[in-house]
Amino acid sequence: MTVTDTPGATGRARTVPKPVRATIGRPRPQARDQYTISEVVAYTGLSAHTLRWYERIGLMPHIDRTHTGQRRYSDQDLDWLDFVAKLRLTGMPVADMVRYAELVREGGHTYRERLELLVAHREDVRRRVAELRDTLGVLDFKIDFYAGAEPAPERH
Amino acid sequence: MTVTDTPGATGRARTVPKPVRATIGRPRPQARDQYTISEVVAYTGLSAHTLRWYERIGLMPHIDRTHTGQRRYSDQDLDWLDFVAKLRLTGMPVADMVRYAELVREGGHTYRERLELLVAHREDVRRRVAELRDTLGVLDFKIDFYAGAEPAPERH
DNA sequence: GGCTTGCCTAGAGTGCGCTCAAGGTATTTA
DNA sequence: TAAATACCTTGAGCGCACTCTAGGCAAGCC
Repeated sequence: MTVTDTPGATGRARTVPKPVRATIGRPRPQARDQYTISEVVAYTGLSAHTLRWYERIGLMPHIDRTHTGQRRYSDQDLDWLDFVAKLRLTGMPVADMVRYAELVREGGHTYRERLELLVAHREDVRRRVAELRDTLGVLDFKIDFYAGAEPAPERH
Repeated sequence: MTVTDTPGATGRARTVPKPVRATIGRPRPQARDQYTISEVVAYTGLSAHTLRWYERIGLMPHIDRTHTGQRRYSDQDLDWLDFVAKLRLTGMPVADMVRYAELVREGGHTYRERLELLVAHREDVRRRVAELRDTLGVLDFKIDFYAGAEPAPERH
């Protein structure tokens, strides 16, 4: 994943995020810098619908097109999708990612704001990790109880 | 929080959970075992709408009523709400919590299934924690980059 | 030429987890 | 007695993040 991002709407919400696909994973065909949407689907695990939607809402930078209008994703685009996947995984709202993408498109003078956004998000993630670890304790306790107090493990 | 739960419907989904309220917190008025809905709102931070909705979908056990039909929550009910809050915090889908509540209502012979449900959820949470920690690395990396490569921290 | 495949667009629909609206009753307070 | 307050119910609505539908074009293959 490069550090120099590539992308391009905004908003905000609040509830617990549901688990998203584990992560990217599949190997990149081999840097041809010209991937069709279905190759990107295979690589990212996202649906073509979702990829087009990401573009519509401004979460992606401009994507190249063939003369007949088909999308051709570049390696940089895949890098960006990798990063987006990470952010999603940590439960960042799509609107925030879009905001970040906008900042990237706006250029160098937005470094500070991007930094702030990432730092705030990192805090968020850290808090979340702490909460989860905390709750794991409660789960352990309950589980121990059930494992012990059970009418006898094999009793039906 | 007691270990002997109290609650009761069912379903399933899959995406990343959004952050939910930090946690219960506010002190329990003092065990009167007869709390009005607005007291429970103050205690849990949930809205009255949500509390009634939880009941409708079978996430709560039977809640006592006054002769005029107003709800009166017991300490046990609050304990259950504490536990539910924990589960929500860890992103357990409402449908799963409802399933768990059903099992509790069904009685002792469901211990095994409850145990399995909790164990599976714990695995889920552990996986999620691992993913988050992982992604924190990526965030740290990006943040270090921005903090360093910035056109100079005070440059505008 | 006809069929298949892979892609395109605009816009509607879905599932989850609430949240709100409308209309009503009982108790307390002025 | 009138008004305010706190609660009730049923059912519709909302925001988010997708996901699907319908209709269409272009290139490849027999």
